[in-house]
Amino acid sequence: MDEGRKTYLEAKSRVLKALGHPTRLLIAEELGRGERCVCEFVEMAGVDYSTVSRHLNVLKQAGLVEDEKRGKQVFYRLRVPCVLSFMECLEQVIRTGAEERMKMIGQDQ
Amino acid sequence: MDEGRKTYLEAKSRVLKALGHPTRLLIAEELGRGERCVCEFVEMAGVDYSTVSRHLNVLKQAGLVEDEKRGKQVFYRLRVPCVLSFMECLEQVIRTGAEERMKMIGQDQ
DNA sequence: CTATTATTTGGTTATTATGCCAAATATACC
DNA sequence: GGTATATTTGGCATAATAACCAAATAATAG
Repeated sequence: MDEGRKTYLEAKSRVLKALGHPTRLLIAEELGRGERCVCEFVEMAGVDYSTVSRHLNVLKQAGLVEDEKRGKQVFYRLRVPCVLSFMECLEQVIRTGAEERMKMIGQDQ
Repeated sequence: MDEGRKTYLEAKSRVLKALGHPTRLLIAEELGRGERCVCEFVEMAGVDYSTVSRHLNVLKQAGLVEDEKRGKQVFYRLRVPCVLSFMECLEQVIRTGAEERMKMIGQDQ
């Protein structure tokens, strides 16, 4: 495999990995509806401020969100809205997987 | 947050997480062109058979691939091709991130 | 049945991720 | 300046990942 492809795979998988956590995916989905401050995620996700702050940093490092400080609060925004278009496909993966499991049960074994 | 959404976020993030590794993303991209046997990934990715096998299992558990044994070999296939449609968006995330970094350099700071 | 090839699994180790608490920082308000 | 609020960072404990080697399993060929 050439070096260029390797680097590219690393960059792309880094973005996917950033979205590959329930709390971070929740954050991304919420940001799809508009900007939010950190405190809103703390409430929604039910985890510590410090934890949310670190999740937001992972998303930021991956290039998915940007932040802006206004007054005492920091507001986050989705930087590349197309990531929300993944959802439909993810649902399909999950649905297909569930059907498969049903079939497995149907066939004894 | 209601229990249903939580479960759903977990399921969706599990799929993204499965794709969030360079070797597994390579595998997914290759499978986009057609079925492949394990040995092909071993060669392409330059890692151990055991490592590839475990990566394939992660993809399988996530519902992304299916396998079929034929003779001595095991062939893997993409089960839900839409995941390849992520790539364009991922590239956009990376590109936008790179531009941003260029701007940061432009502005002293 | 034995040897060979392809793949998976068990076991170990090193690295990374996650979450909390406490402390540091930044901003606004009085 | 002093206090309160919002967020980030340092430190730590625990859990999850990733890679390798060696051994187990499965299938074919001889």
